[in-house]
Amino acid sequence: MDKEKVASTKRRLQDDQVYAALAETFGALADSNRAKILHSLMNEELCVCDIACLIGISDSAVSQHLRILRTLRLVKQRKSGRMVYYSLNDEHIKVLLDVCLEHTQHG
Amino acid sequence: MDKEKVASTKRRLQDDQVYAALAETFGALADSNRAKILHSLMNEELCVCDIACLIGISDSAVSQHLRILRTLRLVKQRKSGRMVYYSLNDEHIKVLLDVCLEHTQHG
DNA sequence: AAAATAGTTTAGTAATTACGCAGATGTTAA
DNA sequence: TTAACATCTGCGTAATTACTAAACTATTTT
Repeated sequence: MDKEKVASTKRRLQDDQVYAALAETFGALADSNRAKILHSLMNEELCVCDIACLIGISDSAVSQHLRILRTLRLVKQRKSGRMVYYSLNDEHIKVLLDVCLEHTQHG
Repeated sequence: MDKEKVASTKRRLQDDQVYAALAETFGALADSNRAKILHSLMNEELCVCDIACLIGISDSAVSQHLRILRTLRLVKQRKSGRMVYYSLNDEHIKVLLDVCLEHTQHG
């Protein structure tokens, strides 16, 4: 074991909570339905029932997915009457999706 | 429900397996110990026991994490005698970590 | 006011996941 | 060969997660 290398790497590491936050955010992306939702929102905002229809799961399930994504600031909502429209929160999300897509489709 | 919007968005969606692959890769990043491992590997390669010592979990657990990361081509290995050195597979990983880090640290 | 609509929340269940432990494989040293 | 070391694999357990169904909130329509 290389004690020197371990020590110098340890110095570069951040607090545990930083990695916990990273993992939590990646976790929000780690579900095919949520990935589909985010990809659907890349061009235009959609309401809950549009998304439910689009990907074929219940309104309830969509709402729960959106709550997870909203909590982590991956999507934002705009309320209008009884409708709630969702859109991507910022450009980070598109980059994450694009880079990961590129990685999975070849490497 | 906006049938037109749903239809046009549906046309832009990819096959289910694309989202499954995305989710699987994000899932590999969705664990704080794996995030820590990947961050540790940003500067230099490390062997299994170095990583185990660094983040404070068993060799066995590290090995299992590395298998997950290797399967999804997030890390690659170099064997030398009985040691196995791991490093990041390509630049995508750094981008994903950096962009996500930026997102979590502010938004 | 009553009914319908859009969305959220809660509860229960089935499936997945991360871990340590124990055992197996493979490599180097005595 | 025997011993020691580095890593990997299989198993059982505890915790997490995603889903449906049902109940609830809030808004609009009749």
